[in-house]
Amino acid sequence: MNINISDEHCPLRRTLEIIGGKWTMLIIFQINERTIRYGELKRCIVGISEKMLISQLKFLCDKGFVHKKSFAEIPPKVEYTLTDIGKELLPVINQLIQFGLNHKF
Amino acid sequence: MNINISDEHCPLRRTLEIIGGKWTMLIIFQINERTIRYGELKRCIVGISEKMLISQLKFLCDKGFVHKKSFAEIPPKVEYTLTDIGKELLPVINQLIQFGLNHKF
DNA sequence: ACAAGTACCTACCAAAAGGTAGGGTACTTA
DNA sequence: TAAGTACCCTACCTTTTGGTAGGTACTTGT
Repeated sequence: MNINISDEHCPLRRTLEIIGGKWTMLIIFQINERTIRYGELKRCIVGISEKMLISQLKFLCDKGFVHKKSFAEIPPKVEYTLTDIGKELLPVINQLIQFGLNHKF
Repeated sequence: MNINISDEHCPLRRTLEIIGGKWTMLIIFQINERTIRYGELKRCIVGISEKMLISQLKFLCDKGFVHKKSFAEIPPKVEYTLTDIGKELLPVINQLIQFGLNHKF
């Protein structure tokens, strides 16, 4: 791959605009291959606020990385899964994790 | 890899704290395998301000991802290269680029 | 003489991101 | 009756991030 000038259309920038947020990759990784409810997700990601989790989940749904299934029950029940496109990010995230495991900065 | 609860010590968070910035991966990718001067780097990354480029380069040097070589010349000449650790990030970045090429969101 | 290139630095300010704290609903459990 | 669960929403405020505009020092080209 040869190195082009990085302008606003370069694929790296476009990707980072989507998944460059503080919580995005964390959320995608925690959903992973499973079906997970909102509440469990929140407990898995220590320190995230409800506002951030909700807004990021909505964002990821809009972008087609996450699928949301609401059940018309009381108390409410909502399940999240990764779409096929979302799952494509898992290998990248695993590499980042591996990098973190290999190095202490 | 089983999914642990993501707290402040999880390797993904630690990695993202380093390379999660707006410009970090762009800079690392542009340096790539080459030896590049400050000015050329700036021209390659369209839209970055001098302040950001300088501060991020310093940060990446401090963390050991980038090596800096200054020449005692007039006009000044400074060359940047990736360290071995920095180069370990290139495959991850290439995957992100590939992802960006495959999808238009 | 003066602008431009070269690699920075600093102070100040604007924008974006994220956190806090409150609200709401409808049901269950103590 | 009160508290707790579950999944949100909104307004407000703080923190972080990044941009702008100025400066340095020295040299070369016009």
